[in-house]
Amino acid sequence: MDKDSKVSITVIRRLPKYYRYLGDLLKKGINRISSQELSKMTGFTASQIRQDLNNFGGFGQQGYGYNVEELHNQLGRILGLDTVYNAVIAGAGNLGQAVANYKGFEDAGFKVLCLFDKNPKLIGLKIREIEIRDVDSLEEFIKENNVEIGIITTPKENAQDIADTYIKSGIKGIWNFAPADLKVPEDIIVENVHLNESLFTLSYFLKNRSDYTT
Amino acid sequence: MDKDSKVSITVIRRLPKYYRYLGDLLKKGINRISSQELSKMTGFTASQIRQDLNNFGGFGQQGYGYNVEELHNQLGRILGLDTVYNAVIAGAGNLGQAVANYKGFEDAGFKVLCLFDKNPKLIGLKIREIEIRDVDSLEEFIKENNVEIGIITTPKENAQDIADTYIKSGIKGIWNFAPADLKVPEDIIVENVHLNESLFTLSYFLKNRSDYTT
DNA sequence: TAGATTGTTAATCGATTAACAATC
DNA sequence: TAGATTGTTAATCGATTAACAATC
Repeated sequence: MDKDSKVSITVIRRLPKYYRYLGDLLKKGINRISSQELSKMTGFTASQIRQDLNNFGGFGQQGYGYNVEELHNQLGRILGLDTVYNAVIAGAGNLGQAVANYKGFEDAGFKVLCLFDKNPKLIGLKIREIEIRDVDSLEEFIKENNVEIGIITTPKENAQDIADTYIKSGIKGIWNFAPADLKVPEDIIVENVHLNESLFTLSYFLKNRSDYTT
Repeated sequence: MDKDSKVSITVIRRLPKYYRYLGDLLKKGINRISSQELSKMTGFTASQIRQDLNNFGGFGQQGYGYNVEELHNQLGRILGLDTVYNAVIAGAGNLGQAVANYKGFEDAGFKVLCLFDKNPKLIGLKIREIEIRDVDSLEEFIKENNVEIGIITTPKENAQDIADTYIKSGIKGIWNFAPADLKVPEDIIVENVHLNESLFTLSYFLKNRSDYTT
């Protein structure tokens, strides 16, 4: 395993892509793949793929390549997709509701137990099976239900407050959709989805398109 | 300007963060900032900030630092936030509706004209002011309304088809939320928001937390 | 065995950081 | 002028690519 090594974030962020392509191959019934073929599919070099995978162990076999199912399983294990965590969402507006409906949670082993909002019009409603409750009961709920993941889909202004409540309540990881940089203790994992930054990047390349295509 | 240079993607992706913090400073009425102060706010080193900015020109002044308003304006210009583009959204489900409601479009100079879906139950509805139409009319709409940005919030299975329609209709950039790697000609800009990859990364760090905190 | 492909070391490339002369 | 801070070059660090011996 990776007891001693600190694998770099750039490697980690490529793993989900490997995992996804291997899942596709698995569905197609293909049970063997070489780094060269994976290279064609993912756009990463074969050398990089072998380097990446060898951070976690030698999953391949010389002269053969990789067994698709085994590598898929190993990556799932490495990514922690086999571990189930309880999650809650703070902010039950459009984005919060969309996230609550997001099918991908199951694949990652996350279970959304409840949404929270301060808008009385929303409190009491259900998104699929998931209830929207008053944000005042957030802390209590987290403590009582063994919640380890907090999702933030509130406006920017409330994001840090919610994060503080999460941390105080014992949450371990935050999936943050608010366009803010949260201040958290260093043992708290924060993963940001900054839509504005993504959109601005798109805008940049549109404006400067000719610089790159000429 | 940056006529000759190809600024690296890692630099570009830091610009929105600078822009955001400068916007905050502007609101607070602060009109002068040094790279060292920006370093404290953003977490990037002062050296890196100066390097980044100097890819686009010398916006600072020795002994003084940077004028907040001017730098904010310059970054806005560099990011193309002053240019207005028309956009459409394909896929009017939860995510599509959330994206349609997303306030950040205005900041980036994007205007969402219409949503498209194939579900008859959705066609005809309005999200705020934005109508949902039949996806069959997508190509025609794009050509008639000078649409340059296509957003994809459909399921994975339909993403490539929509992308193909977009490209055929003359769209220049795609903001893709589907967990798929789109195949597009090289003059088309694609910016991905891969929620599954973000979630898997969060999962990884949760599982391997102790490796990093000890 | 011969061919294929990994795992891994070494070489290269690019990005970050350090340092400091230029200059406001 | 003296102090501050940039713009920019040089040094360092880390990530990617190339190469090839190991081995299935």
